[in-house]
Amino acid sequence: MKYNFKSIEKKWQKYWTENNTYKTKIDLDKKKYYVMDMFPYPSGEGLHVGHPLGYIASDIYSRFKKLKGFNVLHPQGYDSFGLPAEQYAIQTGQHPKTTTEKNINTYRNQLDKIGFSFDWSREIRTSNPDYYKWTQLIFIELFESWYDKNQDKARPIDDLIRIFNKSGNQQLTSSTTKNTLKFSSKQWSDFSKENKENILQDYRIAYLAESEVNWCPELGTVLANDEIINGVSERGGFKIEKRLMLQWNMRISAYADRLLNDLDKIDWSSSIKETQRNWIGKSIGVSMNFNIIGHDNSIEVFTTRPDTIFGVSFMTLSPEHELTLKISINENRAEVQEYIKFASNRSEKDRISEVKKITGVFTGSYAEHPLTKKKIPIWVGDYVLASYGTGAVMSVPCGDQRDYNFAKHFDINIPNIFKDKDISYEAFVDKENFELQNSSFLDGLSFDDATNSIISRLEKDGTGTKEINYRLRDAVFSRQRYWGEPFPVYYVNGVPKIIEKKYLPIKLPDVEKYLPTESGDPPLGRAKYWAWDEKENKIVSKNKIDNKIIFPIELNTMPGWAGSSWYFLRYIDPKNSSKICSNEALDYWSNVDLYIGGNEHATGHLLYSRFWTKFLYDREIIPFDEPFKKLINQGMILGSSAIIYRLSGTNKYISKDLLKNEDVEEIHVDVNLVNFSDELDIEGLKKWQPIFEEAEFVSKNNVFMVERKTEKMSKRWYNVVNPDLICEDYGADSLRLFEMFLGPLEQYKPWNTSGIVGTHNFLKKLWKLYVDESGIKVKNIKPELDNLKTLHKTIKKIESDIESYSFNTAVSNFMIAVNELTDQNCVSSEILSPLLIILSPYVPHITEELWSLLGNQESIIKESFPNFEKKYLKEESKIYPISINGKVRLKLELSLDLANKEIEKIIMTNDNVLNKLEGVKPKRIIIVPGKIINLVI
RNA sequence: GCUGAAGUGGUGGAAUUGGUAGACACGUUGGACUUAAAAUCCAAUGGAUAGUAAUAUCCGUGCGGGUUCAAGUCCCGCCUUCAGUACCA
Repeated sequence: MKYNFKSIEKKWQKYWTENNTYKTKIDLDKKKYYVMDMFPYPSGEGLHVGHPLGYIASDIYSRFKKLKGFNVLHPQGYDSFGLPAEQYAIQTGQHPKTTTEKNINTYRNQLDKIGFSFDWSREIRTSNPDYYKWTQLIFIELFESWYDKNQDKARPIDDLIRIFNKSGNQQLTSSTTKNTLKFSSKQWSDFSKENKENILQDYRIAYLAESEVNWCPELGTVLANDEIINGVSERGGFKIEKRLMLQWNMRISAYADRLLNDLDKIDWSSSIKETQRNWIGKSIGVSMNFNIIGHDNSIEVFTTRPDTIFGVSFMTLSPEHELTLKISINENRAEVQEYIKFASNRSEKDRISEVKKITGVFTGSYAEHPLTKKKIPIWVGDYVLASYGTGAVMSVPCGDQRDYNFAKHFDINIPNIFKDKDISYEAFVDKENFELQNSSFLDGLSFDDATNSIISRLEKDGTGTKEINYRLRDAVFSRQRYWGEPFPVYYVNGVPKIIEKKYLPIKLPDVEKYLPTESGDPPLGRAKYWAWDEKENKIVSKNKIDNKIIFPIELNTMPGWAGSSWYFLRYIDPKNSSKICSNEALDYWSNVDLYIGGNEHATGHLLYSRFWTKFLYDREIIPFDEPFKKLINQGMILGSSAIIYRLSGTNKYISKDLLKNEDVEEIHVDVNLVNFSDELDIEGLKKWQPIFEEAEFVSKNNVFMVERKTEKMSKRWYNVVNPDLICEDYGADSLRLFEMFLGPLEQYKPWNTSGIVGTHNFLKKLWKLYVDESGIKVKNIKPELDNLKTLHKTIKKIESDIESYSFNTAVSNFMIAVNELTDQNCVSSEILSPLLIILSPYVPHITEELWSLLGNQESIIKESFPNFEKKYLKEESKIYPISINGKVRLKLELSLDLANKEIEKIIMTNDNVLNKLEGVKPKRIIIVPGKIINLVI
């Protein structure tokens, strides 16, 4: 019997589906284990071999945990709202729902071929109304909450209104939008309804605010900070402008400290924790006021270097600062105005690419130094950001490089407050190894001493307070798009009102075209039925809007991260129609034990879902405050592009091995036209693209060699490898093994199909270990000692490999085991049936088939991962001579059974040692802690 | 610039955490089987020197130092690559 992977895999995949093998239920007798993958966005291009990498690892891990006796939840779904489907809809007029569904089917077909143990009965899709109903509900909860800094948690907005009624907001500490109006309970009760709502917006966690946003004209929408890379949009690489718009926002800044501190509670890679720490960007410093000479206003600045206060020689305001124009003197005002305009027209990209270009203008006004009372000129410069700190800085040119450059450029005085430090070329920016000078009572002090001293002085004078600043901004939550969750919000006289929870979901309306409207409204502006009837509580035609009973509904939709921020909660109880998930399910399944996915979501999805989880915890909807206990970031699989050389300006191509110093261009060709030895199929190439039909190929013996280059797998480079073809040629088990064998899960690694014959050969060898021409050859006989050794060594290794997520070394250990057992001619079922069990997480199809062929021969229980026995693990002591400084020594490595015995005894009892010593008695025995003993002869 | 990760044969990568570096696999070379090819099986495969040979010796984990009986692994100083971030006061 031959190993026929095609029929075997088909057979078992069918069997698993028909028997609902992977359906999971709550089982209180078993411990739970929750393994989750980052769910895919179903793009039109389908899967390439890089996509399933993480899924294979999580599948192996969850199958392994099942064998260890856990009740494992291993679900899968689709992140099916998003921009590409919408852009495709704009081009073709097809409803995104249709194309999304089509893409999902393609994905599902591809995934099914790989033999995953997903519980598909729990599948979710974020674009499904049954799902986004709950996304909308969470939005409502966020809208109806505020962040109480005293209790350090989110609370219902009704509590806040009660506080306002009782005592106004003067005593309140809460996370709010900047510069919230202060009022008493009396004033509160006198406010109009609209006014009250406007004030509440400053407190709500989901709030509407006119804020400066990243506008992308090409995409016609705003983007969050994490959707922008190097000043251009992540998707498409388009230009970004700053614009003031009325937008929904998420007050994630309220959670900054908890998001930072709780990183210590979770088992994530240090790099991703560090990325989140940087993104949150906590800095501790001092906020202080500088009075403006001849004005009532003062300028508030934030600094992390209060110790350098005596080095201040000017101040700088951001162009957007509210005082910039106000304090400019008449002679300078026109110039300042022009500068503000210039700065606002500079796009994000320009600002980043021209970092070194120094621009600024003098306001003509002066501030008073709070300690020396000296006059300090106030400048405007766009190196100061409006969005960080207070939008104004005290400039210390001797201690900050940007201040230094600015001062040099505009010829401003640079006083030196660092003793014996040369500042004639650059600022001295270190926080250590200095002593202050020219700093009055701080003279002679170090950074720490000076900082403490100045802070207590400023706090005593009332001119400054200790403050913490975060880089983390509130997240913009509106998108001017069609294919996303609609907001359950309508507008009464411009004031947002929530549609009650019981009328959810608010379904996405149909539109004729998916473009923004002519007047610039988002695509939902085209929906005919998009008005809310407050009396009937239903959606009605827009024509009926009277602003008395029938009102317009929000036209924006939610961003992509809305649906993905909480999806792990839905898997545990996906069909629940009355709640996000039942308490029973929450108590049993709890949060995710192992989460596997790419690291590109470090500052997006992974931060937002932590934020929402903490919020839901605060509001007592869920009993835990972190979503993912353990996170593994799988590295990308890179493509191995094939490149041929064309003589510049001709249609003549030279084989790689014949290339000398000719002037050539590199042309990417389809990797499927190249065999394992890097030889190009020229006939295939001619058929592939018409340009090659008439081309001339220079090669030796008709063997045309290509160059290989490792780069991201992409259609553009023709280096995409489809897993379907691999399954077709070698089978899913070979693919699963090979993807793991490529290298450590977290590492970036190139794909090279030629290597797959290795894992495929291994499976053939495995097959031959059990089956020969006449059928199954496993016998119910006692195993040899060698067989037992191999088996138990392997069990131990595999277990520790999988537990430590070293999926690649486990594959090697399987290969070693099968090679050894083949050499030993092992046929004992006592060895070969446990071997199948430990292999089954990796290669479920072939092991299932062999199990069924073994019939009743198995001598152990099928369902559990076998325990290894220590007695078979003993290895012989090793001894080897070495030479150190001319002296000969013997190195002795102790075996397990000898480790705790007397030295003399070892030499006496161990044949191996005696043979090596050949009768020579050691002069001295040196015992070094550890396993090695040095014998000096 | 800052932060994080990493540099090992022709290639992907192992190395029980300080103990015979290169496991396992690909590729390459040679051999067997075959009319031939494919498939399969066997052997060799880091480099250098010596030897007909078994073998022996030396050099080898990015570079330069150090600790240690012993360093791919620990310490100090560099170089390079990848990733994240970027006027954050």
